[in-house]
Amino acid sequence: MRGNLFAVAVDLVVLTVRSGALHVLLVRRTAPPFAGSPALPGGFVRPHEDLLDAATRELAEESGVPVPGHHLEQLASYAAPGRDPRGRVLTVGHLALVPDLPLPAAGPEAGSWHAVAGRATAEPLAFDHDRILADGVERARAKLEYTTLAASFCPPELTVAQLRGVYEAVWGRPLDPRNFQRKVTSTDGFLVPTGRTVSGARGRPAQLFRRGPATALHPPMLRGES
Amino acid sequence: MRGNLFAVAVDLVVLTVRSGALHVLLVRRTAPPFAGSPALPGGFVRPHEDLLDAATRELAEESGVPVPGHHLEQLASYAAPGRDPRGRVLTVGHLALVPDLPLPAAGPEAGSWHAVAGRATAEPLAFDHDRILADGVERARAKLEYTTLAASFCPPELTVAQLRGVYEAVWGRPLDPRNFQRKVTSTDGFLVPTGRTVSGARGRPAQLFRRGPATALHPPMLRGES
DNA sequence: CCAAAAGTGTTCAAAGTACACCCATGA
DNA sequence: TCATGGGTGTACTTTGAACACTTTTGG
Repeated sequence: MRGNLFAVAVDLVVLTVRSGALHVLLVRRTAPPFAGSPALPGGFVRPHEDLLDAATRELAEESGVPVPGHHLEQLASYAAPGRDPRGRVLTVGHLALVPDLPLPAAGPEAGSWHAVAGRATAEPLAFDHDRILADGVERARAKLEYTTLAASFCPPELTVAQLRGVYEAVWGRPLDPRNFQRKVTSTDGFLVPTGRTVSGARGRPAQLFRRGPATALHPPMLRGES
Repeated sequence: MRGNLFAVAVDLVVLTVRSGALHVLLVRRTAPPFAGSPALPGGFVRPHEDLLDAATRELAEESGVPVPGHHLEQLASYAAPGRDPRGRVLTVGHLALVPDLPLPAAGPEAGSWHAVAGRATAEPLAFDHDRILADGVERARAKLEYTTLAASFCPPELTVAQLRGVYEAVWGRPLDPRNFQRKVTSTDGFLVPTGRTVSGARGRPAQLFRRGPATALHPPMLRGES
């Protein structure tokens, strides 16, 4: 073995869609370094813990998100020398996609939702978290194309319009409601009808669906040029 | 900071195409643990080194691959408790795609090429390297679809047939030579003609191309059902 | 009745598939 | 000249894009 050891942390890019826009869960740091700065939620990996377990634990602690209905995957690792002034710290970024749930107790260390769109002009995040956030958003955008993960942003029962809202928020571009409807309802195993409908503010009531067993999208959902 | 520290390594999934089949570079371990087992090349990250720098260094040491003409990217991190009997070791898997170069000096620690196809029935790799290899191969297969990375498996000057051989080897499926030709030559920036031709064993001489500046493939190369 | 959202049908263009066919070389 | 692989042309099919149109609600 060698003497050059690292502390290992997990950081979370927790994304949701609320009010038609993509939001990320941020906490405010209370201790140095970067005290007072916004940051991605995260923490150190415990002695006998695997990476995904650590990320799951942090997700539950920070956002109150229990197990079902969310998606969590590893993103990438970041270990540039000097990224943490305390010493050599490697962090494994993770990406979580969750429905727009109310956050738990708004204590001083609680997280809150921030629109992703205006991040460029907002207060920079601690460490290299801006980079991790950018990678997470990019990954989410790409995965909507060829997976059914968009449904992870929605509650267990959802309408086609809600799902379309997710795509439009994440991609920042309007989609044709007619073609979108046909696409998702004709993709086998994406949405399964419940038989019930729900009345929105105005207009014809929409069918309620549950998420189907499909995870991949063949053919993919397209977002035009990019 | 915390007391639970990790050793951090990089491991390399170095892939090439030779004799029409996908091959991976493996070394044989000489020291415990897993002495005598085949393993992915890799090593510990040095005190002031970033992850990609460590992977680049290991790639140069193990395969003699100098800088240009290869592709190297981070794959994922693996840190399951107990994956290394010596203690807590996190490894960051990397994926390298290289042309079929002759390997350097075949010393006792030198690497050698092994066909990926028969790995399931072959001697298992050390640690969790079978899993890392599987992830690397899967990533390579996926990336050929929507990037121009297949050219990374070829020498700087290449023919359309060579490039097609890469796709067929990685995907394990024949492609129509006529449609493939049209697809790659009509994708802007994928291949740029040199004007020269090369005479193969038999048949009409093929045009020589160089890699173009394009990195993405719109629309993607399709591999049918999967 | 009217506005608005859900959902269907139809037309057109772009891209993949299949394959007939010609070209240029070595044996 | 023939076999072989390189390269082009073309018909057919599938899929996405655009949009007219019908359905069903609330005001």
